[in-house]
Amino acid sequence: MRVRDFSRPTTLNPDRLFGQVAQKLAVAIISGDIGAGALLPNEDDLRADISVSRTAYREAVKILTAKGLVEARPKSGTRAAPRERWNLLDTDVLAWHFEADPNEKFIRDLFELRRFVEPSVARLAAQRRTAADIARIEAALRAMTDNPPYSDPCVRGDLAFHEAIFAASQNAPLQCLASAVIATLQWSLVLKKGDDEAFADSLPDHENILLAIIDRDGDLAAVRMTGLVIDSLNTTLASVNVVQGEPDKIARINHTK
Amino acid sequence: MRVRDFSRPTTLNPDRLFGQVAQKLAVAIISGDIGAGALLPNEDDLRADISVSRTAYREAVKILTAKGLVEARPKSGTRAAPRERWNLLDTDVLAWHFEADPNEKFIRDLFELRRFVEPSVARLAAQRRTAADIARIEAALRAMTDNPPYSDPCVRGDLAFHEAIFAASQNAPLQCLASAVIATLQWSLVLKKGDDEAFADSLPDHENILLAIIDRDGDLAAVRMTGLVIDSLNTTLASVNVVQGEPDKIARINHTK
DNA sequence: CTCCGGGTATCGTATGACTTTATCGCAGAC
DNA sequence: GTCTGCGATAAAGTCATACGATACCCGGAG
Repeated sequence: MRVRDFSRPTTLNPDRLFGQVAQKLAVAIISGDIGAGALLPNEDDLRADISVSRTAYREAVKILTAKGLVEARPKSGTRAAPRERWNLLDTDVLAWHFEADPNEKFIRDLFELRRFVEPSVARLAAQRRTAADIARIEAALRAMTDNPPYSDPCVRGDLAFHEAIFAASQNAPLQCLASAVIATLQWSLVLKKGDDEAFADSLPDHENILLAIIDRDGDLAAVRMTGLVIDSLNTTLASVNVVQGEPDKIARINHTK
Repeated sequence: MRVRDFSRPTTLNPDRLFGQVAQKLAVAIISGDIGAGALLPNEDDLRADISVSRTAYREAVKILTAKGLVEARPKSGTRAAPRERWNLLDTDVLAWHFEADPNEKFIRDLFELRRFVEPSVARLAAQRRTAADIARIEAALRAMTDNPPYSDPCVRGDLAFHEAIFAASQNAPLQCLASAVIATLQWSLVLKKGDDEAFADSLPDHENILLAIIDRDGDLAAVRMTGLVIDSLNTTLASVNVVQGEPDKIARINHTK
């Protein structure tokens, strides 16, 4: 999956060697291949999987440590951490999740998060938005309407639309949730791809949210955002169920260049 | 500040050398001493501040990279990242924040997050709680009532109360927000310390939330949680304003062993 | 003044040795 | 037979060094 392309630039460079190692280990952990047991011994991994120096390996482990995926203890070894320790809202962890384990429960949970957070954010945005915020949201919306559904610029616009609303909320900690929402959105757009009707239905919803924000009507913006999220969840789940009947398509989704 | 003691175990070991370096750099960045410019050159830091090998330094940088605090670009240098790139919901980043820059705006933002998230979480908890969840919440509440206000076990109980409600929500991504809420709570408890009246007032609120969850009354739990958060914000801000009039007390808070 | 090319600084990677720490097991004492 | 404690041991942590790659700076040539 190269969905990541659309998201905000991830801090950890996938070109570099340690980034690749980190990703490989992360996916192995998240997918359950490693599951809370001791990691492959340093030496073994070095020699067996791919020839990589201890330096690169250790830096990869440090990254995973920082994101809560592993716990390194001096004598007992470096073990995969239990899931409740993962930093599930981290952009990279989410991206790795989607490469490893796109199960329905996780998507439901993420949508639940969206359903709780995004309406409140929309309310704040309506109360605090500046002219610049409006312009940014409008530009994103135009990108959605002026391009074919599910085309790259259109998807980019959809993501930018939601991100711009987060930005307009003027709340830094809240904005950190934008990356989680965007990751959810990306995934759902990949799943829904081809359902042009669902996309067309969502366009006026987006527009109406913008209008409410322009009017500084926080309550209305929140209500409309709630509707949008719920609709999105429903169409996404419908697509998931369709996809789950076609393992071929799942494979295609997971390995799209 | 050693507030961290009460929170869930941070993944990055502060005993280790790289952990100390990471913390030192992080605080320097968050406090604004470094502010989006190039980091101190590798060599300089190595020799000047404290004798530390390149390995430890690099691993510290990797941790900060993983948390979005710095961006290392192949040849142009390692720079402090702009604030919107920071992972503000990360437990460590929050802890570092409170050591570096306890400004009122940030506290307001975090309480805003609580105000949006915790009621929804309480609603979910009421709908999904198991008997074990109830027992856990009750135990936490008992720790609050059976110990003197603001004593360690009492504070621990307060944090555990909120964390247990998150756990009862059965939503993994949502539970990641618990650490942010707990960090906020810790900070506000430190600020409010001594205001026994505020504490006494909050006890029945906590109890009523538990009752609503026991009754599986989601709406009521949400409403009561909203009230609790708002009250907590008000008393905290009152304390902040008192403290801000006494720079001496601020210093004491920041350097409490 | 502009453009080009080489030097330099800095990150990334590799390697080997030594230190620290915590676990486990064995030996000795009660 | 059980408990205690000390040492062997294994793994992570730290250090020093070296080399490669490349973006950036600066100086010289046109």
